Amino acid sequence: MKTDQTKSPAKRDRILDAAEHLFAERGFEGVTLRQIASKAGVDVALASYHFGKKDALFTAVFQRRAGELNSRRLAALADAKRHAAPKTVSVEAIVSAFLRPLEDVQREGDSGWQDYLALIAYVNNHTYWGQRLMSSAFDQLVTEFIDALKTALPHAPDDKIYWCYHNLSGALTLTLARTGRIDRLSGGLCRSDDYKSAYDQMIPFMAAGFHHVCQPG
Amino acid sequence: MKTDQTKSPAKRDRILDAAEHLFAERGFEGVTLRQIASKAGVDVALASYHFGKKDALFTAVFQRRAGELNSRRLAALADAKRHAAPKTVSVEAIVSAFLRPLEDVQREGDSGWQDYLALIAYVNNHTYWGQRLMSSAFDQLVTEFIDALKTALPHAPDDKIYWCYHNLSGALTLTLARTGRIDRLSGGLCRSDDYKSAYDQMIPFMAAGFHHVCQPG
DNA sequence: CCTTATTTTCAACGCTTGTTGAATGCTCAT
DNA sequence: ATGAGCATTCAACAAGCGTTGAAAATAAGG
Repeated sequence: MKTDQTKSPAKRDRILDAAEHLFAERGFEGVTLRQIASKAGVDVALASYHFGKKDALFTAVFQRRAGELNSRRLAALADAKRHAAPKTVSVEAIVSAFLRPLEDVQREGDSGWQDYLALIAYVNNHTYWGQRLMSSAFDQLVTEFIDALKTALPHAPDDKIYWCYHNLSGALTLTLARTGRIDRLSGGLCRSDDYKSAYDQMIPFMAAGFHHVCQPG
Repeated sequence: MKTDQTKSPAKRDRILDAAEHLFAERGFEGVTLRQIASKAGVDVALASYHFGKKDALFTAVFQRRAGELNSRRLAALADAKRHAAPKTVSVEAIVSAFLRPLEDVQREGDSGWQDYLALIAYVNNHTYWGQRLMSSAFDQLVTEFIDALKTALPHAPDDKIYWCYHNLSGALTLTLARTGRIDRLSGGLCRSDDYKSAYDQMIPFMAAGFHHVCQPG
């Protein structure tokens, strides 16, 4: 039988979906293989058969959607550059290209994307093993965006660019985690799952921060 | 014997310290009571004797330093208000009062505070059970700061204030987590444990974001 | 010093965990 | 239709988990 994924009788994918949801909600050690198998409607041993150790299953979940996400964000950045040409692309357009593809995949309804983005938040907040995953999946993309930011802010020293990106990344991570905290603090006025509002204000907020911190003089 | 904490022969506190460090590094389910007891140089059963269930130990760790942290931040806010009087306190001063006490406790050298702040980051990124802890420990304080922000930005609608605070909270959370990601992305130019630099640029960055998003018209 | 109360250890429990090897079911080319 | 190869289940394992009750050590009070 062929080893490509078009054939696999969907159980393998159901395991990935179930793992994606549970890992995002409760973390790596907070979920058992039996819970994943149960949610997928599958025997426990099947997860080990397809993915080997538990770590490998987690890695497979994490990398499954990374490629498509990177493609979308790169395309958005390329669009922004083309649209701005021959002028250089603005900070706001770069930030928008970084964030809007996330909103897009969420709006497409597939709840797997919601889980996946929450999983990114989970991984990004972890020390070393989390950073290994983050780097392998996203460093190349992030470097491209940071290069674009350096071009858009030619007077800014590099360390300021990185710290500003750090702020952007942190705010985004908390958004992706959908913790419900803003719901409680605001008494229901704002909702964690209202992505549109989150990005609508995050983009100008971050652009203003970049400009203010990186302004010359 | 009295039940107040002045007496306890230090083993109870060593358990809290060890738990603080390990929970912050690996999360609730990522740590076993045996690892905590081993790090504290104590028998496993002692943790259960002092704190009951594992959840209760976690809660005890989380709430141990919350009071002092809140006091320091409230004092900083009161200082800022007094210093600005009779004018209203600026957004930048409010953000500074929110962040600088964190820098202070970290600089005092006690590595327990480093662990504790990383633990806050861990809890803040978790859904419901994490939010119950966050609310019980910090909602009152955060509400005070948000009220101050509303006063400083009288033209801003409340939802914009909350979303801006969400950005601030997210960036701060990633800073407290000290993931090492900015180190790698910047090739060592920026360091996760360089709190001073983090806050030095975060404060003006956030103030600019608040003003830009909340400006009238 | 004896008694009492608290702290700490010891030993063990019942249960769940990740993982594995053998057994069964299924698909499909020949 | 038969046999090979992959997918799936079954049953079980050794190890580690949180928790507990009873024993031992320590501290306090009279």
